[in-house]
Amino acid sequence: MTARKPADAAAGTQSGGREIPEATVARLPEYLRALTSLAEQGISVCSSEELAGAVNVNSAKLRKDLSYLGSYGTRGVGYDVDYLRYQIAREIGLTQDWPVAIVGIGNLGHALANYSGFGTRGFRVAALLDAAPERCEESVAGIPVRSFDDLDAVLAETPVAIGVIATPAEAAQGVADRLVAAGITSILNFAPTNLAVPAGVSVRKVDLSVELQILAYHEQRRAGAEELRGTAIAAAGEEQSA
Amino acid sequence: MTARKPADAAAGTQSGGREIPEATVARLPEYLRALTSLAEQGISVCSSEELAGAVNVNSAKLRKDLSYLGSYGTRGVGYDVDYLRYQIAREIGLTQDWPVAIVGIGNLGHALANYSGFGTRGFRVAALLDAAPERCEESVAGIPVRSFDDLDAVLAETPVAIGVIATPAEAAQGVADRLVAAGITSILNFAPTNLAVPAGVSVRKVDLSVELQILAYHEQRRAGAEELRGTAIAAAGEEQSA
DNA sequence: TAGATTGTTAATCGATTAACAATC
DNA sequence: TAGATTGTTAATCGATTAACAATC
Repeated sequence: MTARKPADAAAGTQSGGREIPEATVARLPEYLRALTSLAEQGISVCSSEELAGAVNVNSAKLRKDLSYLGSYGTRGVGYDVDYLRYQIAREIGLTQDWPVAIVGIGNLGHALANYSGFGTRGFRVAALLDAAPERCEESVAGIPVRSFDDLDAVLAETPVAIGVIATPAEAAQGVADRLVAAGITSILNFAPTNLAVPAGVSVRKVDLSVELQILAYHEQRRAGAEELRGTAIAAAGEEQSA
Repeated sequence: MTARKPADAAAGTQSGGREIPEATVARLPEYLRALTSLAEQGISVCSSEELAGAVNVNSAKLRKDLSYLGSYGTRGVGYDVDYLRYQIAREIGLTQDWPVAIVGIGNLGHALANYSGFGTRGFRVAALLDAAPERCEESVAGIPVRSFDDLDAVLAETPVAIGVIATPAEAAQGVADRLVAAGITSILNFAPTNLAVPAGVSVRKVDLSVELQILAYHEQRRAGAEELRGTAIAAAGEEQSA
């Protein structure tokens, strides 16, 4: 290992030190879910093979992923489910509660506000905002719908860590700009737009239509391949050379 | 290039031939969207640099992605927006309409059924299904909600290419099994479960809570780094050796 | 012809995975 | 001690990107 800079040394065993690859970060929540499920089944110890099976990944990949967090397993035995669960939750930051604001209380925003899985682990809907709150119900899931114009006032009352954009595509960039200006550095975007944000702001995008298009591509491909198998058989007689 | 097998030769210029990397497939819908936006602005030709800028990717990556489809640009000039748009749409399979069935008409299923972006390009909500349709509104977005028990009857009336699962997590695997048994080979899963499906069935997953957890990880990391900058400065005096 | 931009090559980077030494 | 399983190394694979020859 090369010489550490003071910042790295200070990071030590607590969170914040090692760089965890993005691909690994994206899988940690899956491991967490699987561990929770195991714990609910009363299973207290599991091997990398078992856990990997539950998440449908290669067990070597799982062990490598976990190795970025530290050495939380026992050779010859496996992982203590509760302990590993806590370590992953700590690494992701789920030992605290993250307040979320949803912007755009249309069909989707409504569904998101009512989504129970939200509170389940580490997240809490802290505010609902809409450009035209008078067109919405007054409150959804017990949370009042406020005007997006009052963003700063709302954030002064209730701190918010993550902004969820559930507006039409046209409004999304403007909303993002205002969220960023208000100091929010994490955005989950459901609108089909590529948001431009300054460095230091994280954006994740969920895009229904992209997912459907990817499925359509593979579906078409399968249909095409089926057709071709027929053609290939028919052509086999005429075409001799490979 | 090595000798082609008959199936490859038959594929020729029509869809179905070349293997397109997954990472590229996932970006094609983004390019398509950007091209549509350019077309709406009345722009008829664009360079890889311009298109890449609109999608926020490296222009070399864009050109490499497009090269998997064929040679649809003109050196020294750029790409014809409408022509490239058509070629990508054809490659993805959006020159036809894909009928979609939504299973689980709760808050989310409701929002999905009403989602206008659905029809916009290549997709059409063909059926709505719920385990307890009597608890739902009779129809949503003009489409009747049918009992999931009648799956086979519904599919006999209306062909469906893609199944969307918007049920609670506990029900998702059972629904997937029945969809697969009914011959559906593409599934978009909104339930927080890893579905087990036979080979030859495509599953994509959209998981709100995973996305939030990834954001939380980075958010926490930023907060930690900020704290550490303070610590590092404080420690700088004591710590002399690197 | 001179300028512009594609399509492709080759270098680089990051992610996956098999294999195994370390160790419970 | 013998068996099991982790944590890590090193090989492999796929994706990204800079650079440039081909060519409009």
